[in-house]
Amino acid sequence: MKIERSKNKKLNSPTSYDVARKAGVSQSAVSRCFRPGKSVSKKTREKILAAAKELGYQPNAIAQGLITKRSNLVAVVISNLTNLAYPEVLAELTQRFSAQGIRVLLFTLAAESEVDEALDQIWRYRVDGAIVAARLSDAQLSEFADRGVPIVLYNRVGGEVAAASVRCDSVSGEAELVDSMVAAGHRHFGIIAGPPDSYVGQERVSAASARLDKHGFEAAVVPGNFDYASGEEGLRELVRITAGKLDAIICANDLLAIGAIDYARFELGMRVPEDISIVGFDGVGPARWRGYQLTTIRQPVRRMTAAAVAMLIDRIEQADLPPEQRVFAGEFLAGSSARTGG
Amino acid sequence: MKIERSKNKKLNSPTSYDVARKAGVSQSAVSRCFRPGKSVSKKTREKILAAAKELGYQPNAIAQGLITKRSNLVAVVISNLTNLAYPEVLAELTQRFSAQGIRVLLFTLAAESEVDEALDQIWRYRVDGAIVAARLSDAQLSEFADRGVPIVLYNRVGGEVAAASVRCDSVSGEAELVDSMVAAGHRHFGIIAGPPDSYVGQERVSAASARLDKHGFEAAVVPGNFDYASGEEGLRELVRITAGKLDAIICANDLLAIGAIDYARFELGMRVPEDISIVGFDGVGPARWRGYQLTTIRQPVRRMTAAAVAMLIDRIEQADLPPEQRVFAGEFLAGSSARTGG
DNA sequence: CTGTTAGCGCGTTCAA
DNA sequence: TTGAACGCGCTAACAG
Repeated sequence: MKIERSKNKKLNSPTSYDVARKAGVSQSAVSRCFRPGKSVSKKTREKILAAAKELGYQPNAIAQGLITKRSNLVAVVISNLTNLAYPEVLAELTQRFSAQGIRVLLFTLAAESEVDEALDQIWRYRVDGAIVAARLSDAQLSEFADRGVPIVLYNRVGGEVAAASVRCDSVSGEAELVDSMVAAGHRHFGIIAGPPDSYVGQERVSAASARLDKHGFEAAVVPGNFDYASGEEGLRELVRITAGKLDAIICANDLLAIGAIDYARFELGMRVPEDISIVGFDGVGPARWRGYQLTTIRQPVRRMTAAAVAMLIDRIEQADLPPEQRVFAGEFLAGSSARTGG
Repeated sequence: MKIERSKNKKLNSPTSYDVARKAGVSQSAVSRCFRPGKSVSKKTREKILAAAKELGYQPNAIAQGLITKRSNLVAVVISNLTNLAYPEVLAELTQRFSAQGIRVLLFTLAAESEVDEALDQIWRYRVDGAIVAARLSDAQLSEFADRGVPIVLYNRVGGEVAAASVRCDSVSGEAELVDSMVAAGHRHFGIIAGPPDSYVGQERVSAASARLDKHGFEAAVVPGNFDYASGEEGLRELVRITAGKLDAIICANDLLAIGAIDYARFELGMRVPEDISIVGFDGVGPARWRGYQLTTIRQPVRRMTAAAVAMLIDRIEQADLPPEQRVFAGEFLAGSSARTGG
């Protein structure tokens, strides 16, 4: 029972009425003065701005949102921020939105099950749109459509329900990696997969498998969790189930690859890439460190985030745009963690 | 000139009136039904909830905020998200706030100069409070006080203007690192600093210098930028200005230390820690990778974020709490990138 | 417990 | 160009 309500100083934050009184004009004049493209005479504008500055007045974005039905808020939903690939994405997104006068309401999920809770809040805040890098069910996806909230998926795609999306091409990326390893003479492949609930993880693994199949090879696949530790465990497991008969490891992301490299070097006493080739995916910062020089596919994060932001804003301004899907080719980073050829 | 305004579907999102009509009750009954601790009879509650579910009604948080003066929004300002230490902090913060029914408005700064722009938006959105991991001038800090917006600094402190803050103890951390290296017999120290505008960077460097001084040693100091590349450059520069006479490097953060280790190994052909000891600060993920096993101080991120969230919420609920400063001791990770003793 | 009423701060008609 | 009046969706007295 909260008996005493705190008296919040915010209560006193100046309103457009305060400014109007001080400037000797009407409240609506103040409103127009702070709204682009509205007609106010130079003289009154000056009076108003002076009064506003003196009072430290800033238009109340909450009240604006209530009346204009534009909160200038977008939700960004990211399932696991600790994935090394996401901080850069998030920073790019917020800065790009910010440049467009849009603020980011951040939702990070510790578990995929929290997505419903996040959606609830998203509806409540009447965000203008959402960028989602988390798994969404068809029902959840259609709720966005039903509520008229534009959405752009990031490195995800819709299922039955079509949705706008931006992603990096796993198929061509993995094909490039596989081809260059095959060309270099590798014959015994292993794959360390991502977590089962990761869309890109699945896609990358199946893309790699398919490409290997095309060359007439088959790979042993072990599960992983997109982190360093499961890269180590993955390689250990692969060595076990193949009785050591391996010369090329394809990892669903860079972190797995780094874990695998370290395990190969420090536990198995192997040289990378002389004894075993290991490739990743993403092109995160550590992939380029001297100790790893990962052979990998770098996602074009800047272009992808720019596209995501542009697509979302387009859909905010014009409601019924088709669910465009933009697929970006990754950049092959040769690195030196794999022998490549071709 | 925007001639045609888009017709946003959101226009039609159901209001409490819609629910009231459908349930055959008054609008205020609906309001009470969605407000904790308000009395509604079981029967009407059921009617209302049924109607609400059918319409997909969610209370409009924007309108709620307007009237209650509680937006349930807090701003989180982070200057450089790409600093490996922050993603974890951000994820912890948002999840903890979320658990308290509070949403996070994220501001990431590409440059410290953008802080004014961020503050402008913070005022406009009438956030209930802010967590700031960026440099704030005294004027900016007092504006928070003037506007009655509680703030908690993260790994920063106020200057003349006192402010609540949570941080990791650089002094004791660096002392521990220095002492253990001195005990192991190191005599020629170098320091790779953080960027000049980083508070923790400065603090760590001066703490290390002071402790070395106490032991009768002096260190060569070179500037750095908290990233891998400047760790490499820093070590190169240190070697140059000391003519190679170095056996211990203290880095202002882990990333610098990792860059220095790689440079020592791959460019200088030195063994770490046999030929040179290198220590960092933060305890980020890669610090524990097999290839580095950094000797460092791990920030207790979970406890620090928990404290920051608790302190902010306390100050939201009770306005004029004193500007408490909580300093957390870091955990010494022995690692194996430095010879330690004592 | 319930409905009525009066705003929260602002944007936007509409006359003047 | 300006001001008066209204309403966005909701909460919080208040009377019943």
